[in-house]
Amino acid sequence: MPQPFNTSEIPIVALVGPTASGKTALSLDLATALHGEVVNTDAMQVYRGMDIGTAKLPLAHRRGIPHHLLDTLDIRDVATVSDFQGWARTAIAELRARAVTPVLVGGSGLYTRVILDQFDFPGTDTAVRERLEAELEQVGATAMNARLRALDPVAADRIGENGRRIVRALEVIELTGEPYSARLPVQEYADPHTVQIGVSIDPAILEDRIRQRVQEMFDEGFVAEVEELLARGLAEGRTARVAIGYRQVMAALAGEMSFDEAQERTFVATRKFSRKQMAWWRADPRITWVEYDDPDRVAKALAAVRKIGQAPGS
RNA sequence: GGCCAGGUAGCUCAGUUGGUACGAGCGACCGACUGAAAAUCGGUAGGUCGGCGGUUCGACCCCGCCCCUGGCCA
Repeated sequence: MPQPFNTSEIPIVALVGPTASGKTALSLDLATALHGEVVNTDAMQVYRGMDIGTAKLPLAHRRGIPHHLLDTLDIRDVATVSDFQGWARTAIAELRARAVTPVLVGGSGLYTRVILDQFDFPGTDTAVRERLEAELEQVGATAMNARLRALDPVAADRIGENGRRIVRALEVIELTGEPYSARLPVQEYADPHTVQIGVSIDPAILEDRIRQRVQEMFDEGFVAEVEELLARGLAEGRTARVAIGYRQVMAALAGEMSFDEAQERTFVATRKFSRKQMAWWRADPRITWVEYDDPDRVAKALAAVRKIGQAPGS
């Protein structure tokens, strides 16, 4: 059986599912059983100091299992999907070279997909990007969409008036000389030894868990964390400052709303986020789902892993 | 007890000299998603316009009474 991409029989295990569904706990169980180490695929947990608000697993609770791609960026740094793809794939390769099973855990559909599936980013150019962004600001999304339509009608239809994505599409066209839509992604693993395990949970139950988690965050000093990060430049970066919870608490600190309201809005935004997350996984037929409270969830997940390869220690 | 303001979509609020509510933002639901993605964009569903009665060809908008909320006065 040809295996063009992988150089390893060691499976890549990815855990997906909405926030507060219990992914983290399950990741520790799987890593333990598979002689694995955890690779974070969460866009916000990469930031140093964003701990309480991102529900980052404290060192003391990691059961001695090494975690990668946590705390790698300063709050002011801008992370990109492309960067993350590179970091994660490098980490995965290193682990497998050491005969360790990579167990990816994270809540971002795009990040996980970009790591697991086949895709090469066409590159970027700061000058082109800045020019297009300036134009977008000046003429608006409708006009920019019309411009994209002239070059790539398919992309223009798909992207609509999402200014941010129009800019990227125009950038790619300018850089590559081919239509953006010619590079549509394929849903196919870059490495055949990949398994996705999804944690499923009833939305009503998840809502309760999110409410409780947000309450705990605020009880445990989330506001103080945000104040500290603000002093270190949280408002200056482009990415970290829009994190759920952080932006609401910043608004409260600025006097735009009460802290009670910030907490409530954090809860609502997190709930909304969890549903948006589900939209990513719902459509992916390759995922093996386990119920969040199934007593056999670890065994079921391990069974799914064994189907696609031998993990050391299993 | 009196005076004033207000009771319109789940929430906050627009709106009409009386002619079938143009509603908006947020939320909800659904979808998109490839270099900011915990971002961004799109679609859909929600209202007997506080209650009862009256005036009118016709009332959410006028009149009366009642209920509720907030404020002021006593």
